[in-house]
Amino acid sequence: MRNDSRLSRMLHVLLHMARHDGPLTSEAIAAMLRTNAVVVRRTMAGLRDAGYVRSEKGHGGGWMIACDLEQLSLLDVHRAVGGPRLFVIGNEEANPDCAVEQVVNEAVEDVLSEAEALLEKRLGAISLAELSRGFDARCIGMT
Amino acid sequence: MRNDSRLSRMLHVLLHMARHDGPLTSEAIAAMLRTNAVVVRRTMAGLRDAGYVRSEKGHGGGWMIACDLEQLSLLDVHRAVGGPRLFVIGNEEANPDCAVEQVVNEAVEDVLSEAEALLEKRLGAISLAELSRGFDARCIGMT
DNA sequence: AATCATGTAACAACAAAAGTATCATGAATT
DNA sequence: AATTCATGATACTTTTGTTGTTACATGATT
Repeated sequence: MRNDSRLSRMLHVLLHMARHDGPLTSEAIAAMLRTNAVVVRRTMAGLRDAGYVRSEKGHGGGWMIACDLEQLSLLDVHRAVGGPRLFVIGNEEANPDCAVEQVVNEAVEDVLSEAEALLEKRLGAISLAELSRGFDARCIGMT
Repeated sequence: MRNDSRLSRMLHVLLHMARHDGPLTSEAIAAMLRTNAVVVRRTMAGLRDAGYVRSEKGHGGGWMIACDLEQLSLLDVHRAVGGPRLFVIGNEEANPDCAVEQVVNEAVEDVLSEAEALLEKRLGAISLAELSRGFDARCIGMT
């Protein structure tokens, strides 16, 4: 499988939306992401259901931010796009009979759990607003 | 894709081999893992190339441990089976033109890198011998 | 009424591990 | 020497989930 880039893509879109006045259409967003408008709608649907963005049909419609970006973390976005799976590696069987396999599974799970906890902690500590400020800082540095 | 269970499976096999006198055939190992002998040979090939196990053809042949399990870490096994990919999530494009995307990618990569470092540190700190002792301890606890 | 935009459904493309069948190669037994 | 057992290697198919694509329905604006 390819990388699950939904988190990355949605962060990209949200930052663009934050700097854009008025709604953005799925087509416009698709162009930014170099993909298809249906992929955009499918992925953004999670953000909409979570209340982070709003969508409007018809003329002048499109996608708008519907929350405070100071309060929206990368973890929120990750969860909203339905990406609970983080690791490629894992155990073959969840509840093995073999005692050796049980010991192995526990060891692997312990390590993965710790890494997952760190990942969620870090993703939860960064807000979209901070990312946006990071962009500003970079732009100033480039002048 | 399903979980990459090569690390988990190889740990399982190595612990069994450590408690078994003489070589184990691919068929016997496949039975343990509830899979196919070809899958076993394919996966164990990495361990063989790294020098962690040895294989012999013909009558009385099979797989044997060829290293000190005190010196063999879970990270060594992970690398030997060719499992460098850890995370499902990631960025869509490695070197984007868009400055917004660059900021997003850096943020996501930072978090993933940190989690990866932790994971490798933890996997590197556990030896197969320790796992084996963990199994012993569990068995004693069950009597 | 026409147009624009989202919403939804259905299916193909793609990637990577896992499963399977087949045959070659080499070692031990007879 | 022939047979048997075991690995080595190759070439598929299957599976699982994201992504890409087409098609059509729904609703809002002009």
